[in-house]
Amino acid sequence: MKPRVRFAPSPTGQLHLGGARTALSNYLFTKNQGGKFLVRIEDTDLKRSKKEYTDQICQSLDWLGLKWDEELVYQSSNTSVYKSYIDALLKSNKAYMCFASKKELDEIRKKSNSFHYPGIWRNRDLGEIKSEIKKGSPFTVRLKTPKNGKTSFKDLIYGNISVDNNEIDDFIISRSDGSPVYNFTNVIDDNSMKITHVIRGEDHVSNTPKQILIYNALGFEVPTFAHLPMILGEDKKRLSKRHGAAGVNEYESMGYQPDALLNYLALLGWNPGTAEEIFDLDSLVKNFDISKVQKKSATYDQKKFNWISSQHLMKEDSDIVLKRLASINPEWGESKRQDYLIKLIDLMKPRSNSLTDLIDKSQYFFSSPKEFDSTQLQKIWKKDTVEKIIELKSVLDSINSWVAIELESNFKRFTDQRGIGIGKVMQPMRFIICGSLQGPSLFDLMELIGKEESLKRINFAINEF
RNA sequence: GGCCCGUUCGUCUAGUGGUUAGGACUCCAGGUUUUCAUCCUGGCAACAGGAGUUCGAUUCUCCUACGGGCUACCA
Repeated sequence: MKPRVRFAPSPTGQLHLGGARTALSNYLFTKNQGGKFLVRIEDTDLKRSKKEYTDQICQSLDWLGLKWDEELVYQSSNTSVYKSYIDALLKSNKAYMCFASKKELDEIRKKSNSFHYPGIWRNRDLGEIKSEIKKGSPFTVRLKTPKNGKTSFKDLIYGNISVDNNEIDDFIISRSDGSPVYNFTNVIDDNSMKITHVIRGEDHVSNTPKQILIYNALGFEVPTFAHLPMILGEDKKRLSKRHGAAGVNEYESMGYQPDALLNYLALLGWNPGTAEEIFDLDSLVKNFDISKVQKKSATYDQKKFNWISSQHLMKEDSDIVLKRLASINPEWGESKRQDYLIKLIDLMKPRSNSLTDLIDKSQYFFSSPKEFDSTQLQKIWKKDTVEKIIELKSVLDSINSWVAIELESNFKRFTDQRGIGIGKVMQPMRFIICGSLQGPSLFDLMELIGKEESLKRINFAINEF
């Protein structure tokens, strides 16, 4: 049977790295076997859930290229379904009403020094319950959990996990306002969506036995579980907003490409068993094996991610890079023609680790350098530099075919004739053109910006330096 | 407090009852390049600790420490 999996975010914030990794793992697992990937919005917490977050999460999934196969499921539109299952459980005596107030329970907890619900309404007689109902007292619904035995499951990543049933108290499945809780809605929806594999974060391991008890009470078939280790920030704490850019949309605006993020996320806690490290989404799908996922949590490392990102950028077609640049910064490159921009990208993409990095490093393709570092200038601008540059300028002036090879041969001839090292003029010339001492081949650069602009910058330098 | 889970270079990881414990990123040193980046070569750097099993444990078992998760009328 082909798997059906779901990613089930709660719309209480933007899609963050941990969520993206969970979504990705689900996607890879199911697509590797030709299965379906679904998305369910867990918006039962009415106070914290926001439509804008739902939109943002979907937008981020879309950007990442993780397409879901069926319509979005909203838990908020299933309330009557949940209610009917609660009623059924009540009727079959597998759950019961609890009229204890929160305050009352807190006091008991304090006294008994136990965190477990003491079961005070588990076996009340019918009359007592009826009279509370008549009074209209608020109540919660609790699952009548077994007192003996163990609840076990085989996790695809963690292996066998087993908990004594007496560790699980009669937990609430429906609040006093009638709304069902997460553990309950999760089970109902996973069942009705015919989910075969529940793949989620490790923080849900302890919820799983409780959910299995619900599956059992309802007579549902229990799916297979897989729990992914957590992603930690560089301070070893669970990744969160405090760690800077935790939101996927922020990675987008920082100029990272979706495949790069996906690639890095996949490698956090997983490896294909080979030395290969650079993958696009398709090759991740082909290679993914959930049994190779690590049990321990992994720490996010910006440097490694930058490396992955630069590898992707280097390999990416320049016209795709151009499209991405336009999407994060529509004004960029407006003054130039497309073929100019493509050549610029050809030159700069191997030297950048993100799109914004590329933008930042490419100022001098559009306008003369505005600032010249004076210490660098001193280093390369010697007393006799000006006259050399003036001479060279006249050589360049006479070039008709302004292409890199021509420029190079003219430079060479010039320095050979004068018996000087080529660096003597290359360095100052680069500085004149770029305002810095690093960058792509000077000849390519000069070819691209053109004769007129090159000479303009040279003239400026002759007068100013 | 209780329960569950985890622990190999700084980070991501490979690995096996006997290995010089391998790779990648970072960092450092060379080489290539007019410069930068790329690329190439080399280097630094790890089996949490303690018992036990064994001829031999990083690998198996137990304990301790440390880290994480859950223990909500959050998800």
